[in-house]
Amino acid sequence: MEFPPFAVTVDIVALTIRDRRLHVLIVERGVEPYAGLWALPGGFVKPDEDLTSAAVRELVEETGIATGPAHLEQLASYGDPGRDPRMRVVSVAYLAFAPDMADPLAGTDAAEAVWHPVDDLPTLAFDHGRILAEGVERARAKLEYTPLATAFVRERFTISELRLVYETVWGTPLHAGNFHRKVLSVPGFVEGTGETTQTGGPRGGPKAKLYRAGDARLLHPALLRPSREEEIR
Amino acid sequence: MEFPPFAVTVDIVALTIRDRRLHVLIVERGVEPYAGLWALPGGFVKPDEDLTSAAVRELVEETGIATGPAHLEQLASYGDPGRDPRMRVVSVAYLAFAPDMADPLAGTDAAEAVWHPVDDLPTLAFDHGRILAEGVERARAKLEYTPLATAFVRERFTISELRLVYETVWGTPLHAGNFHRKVLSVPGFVEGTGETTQTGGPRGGPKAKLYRAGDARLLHPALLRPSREEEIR
DNA sequence: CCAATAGTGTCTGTGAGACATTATGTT
DNA sequence: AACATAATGTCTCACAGACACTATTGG
Repeated sequence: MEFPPFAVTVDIVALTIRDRRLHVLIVERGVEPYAGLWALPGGFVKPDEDLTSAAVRELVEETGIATGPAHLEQLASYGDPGRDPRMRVVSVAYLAFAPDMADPLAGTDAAEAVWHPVDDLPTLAFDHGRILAEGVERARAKLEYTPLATAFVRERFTISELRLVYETVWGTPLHAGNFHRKVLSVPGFVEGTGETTQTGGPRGGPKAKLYRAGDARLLHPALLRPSREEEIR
Repeated sequence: MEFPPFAVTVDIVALTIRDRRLHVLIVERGVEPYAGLWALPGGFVKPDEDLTSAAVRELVEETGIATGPAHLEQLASYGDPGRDPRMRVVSVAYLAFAPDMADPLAGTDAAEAVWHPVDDLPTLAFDHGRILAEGVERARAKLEYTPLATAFVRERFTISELRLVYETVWGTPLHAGNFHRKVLSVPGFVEGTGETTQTGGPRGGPKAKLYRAGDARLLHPALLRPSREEEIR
């Protein structure tokens, strides 16, 4: 049977939090098209590879990230004719969350790989700007009703560290006291470890209790973002 | 440049409500593989066609549905090796909502096309059972925070008809009085037309006011499903 | 001592849900 | 007359958000 041949790629929107800012992993392209421009990490899916495996492989290959991301999910697919000047390509985009970790290394096909603040990006190759925007919006929404904020912090974390995740991804300051009470009131969101930090904060304050992620898959009740009138109509 | 060639298809989960039950559009396959089995409508994307256009075209071609669906959005992509015995295929699934309308017609490649209740389905070809399940779950979630329930009803509708959409998709009876007050309290969900139905209900009751969809894109506050303890952990 | 932070207490407004009630229609 | 439905009213509980307050740490 005949069919029109497509190239299938995966592109990954990998997010982390550094210095109180949301960062995305981008690579400097080493090959045409768009050589020298920045882009999301990604590449062709191999003939016998499932899509998720391809996303993990490309993330490792292109950026030298040692451990996999804490969370990886499919975002959406992009297949407009002409989005790649070489050929007809359908790209399956993935969204990854990772705790802050060492700088990535450039790998095959990539001249360089860096974590870059999302609010101060260069122009990205292909339609990667749009893919990133949709990834960030998905991340914002997911923090509301899932415990995925814990994918941005280390295995043990304080409530303040968790609050920083929300504040950074949402771009909104949150009330510390109310956030604290709220997080502890959601069943299965976090569970105490009985331990505390070794010292207080860098500028004072008592030692904080340490928590780890609980067993909830959905937050109920959800942590809703402060209302966004603009987005409603 | 060389790349592994893939076939790219679209498959559509088209939902409507008939006889107080959620129905999905399925076609009897006329060609191999799985000839004679039921499947979601869909087919190959053409070389110069964007993905959404392909979904609309296949929906029309395979089922003879005259007017397009009231809502169409991308659902997810499925590309496991071996999901199609013929070749390596990535399928981009779409989710469509339509008001109840005339029976579909079989088209090219499809021996027959019918609306079938989702809770009483035959085995579907490929991985279409899984795709359908994810489509239904997406529809359920979207009813909570978007006004998409209006995509299942005609242009003018009563609050009771809208309630029936929620009850049918969610599979839960809702309190008529509370639902009524809630819908009218959400800004931009529905707007009154000043008209009423010509007669009361088939078994009595006063004439109902007619509404049309408002201009809200998000419902705030949302209409939350009755709590689902099972899904939380 | 002072500033910053962790954590808790209190109050208020909003909204969801249970339930009741009134009015209006059909059989 | 009996019953179903539309639409509104009332009450209670849960919860989000504003704010106050205490305790504990670092500088």
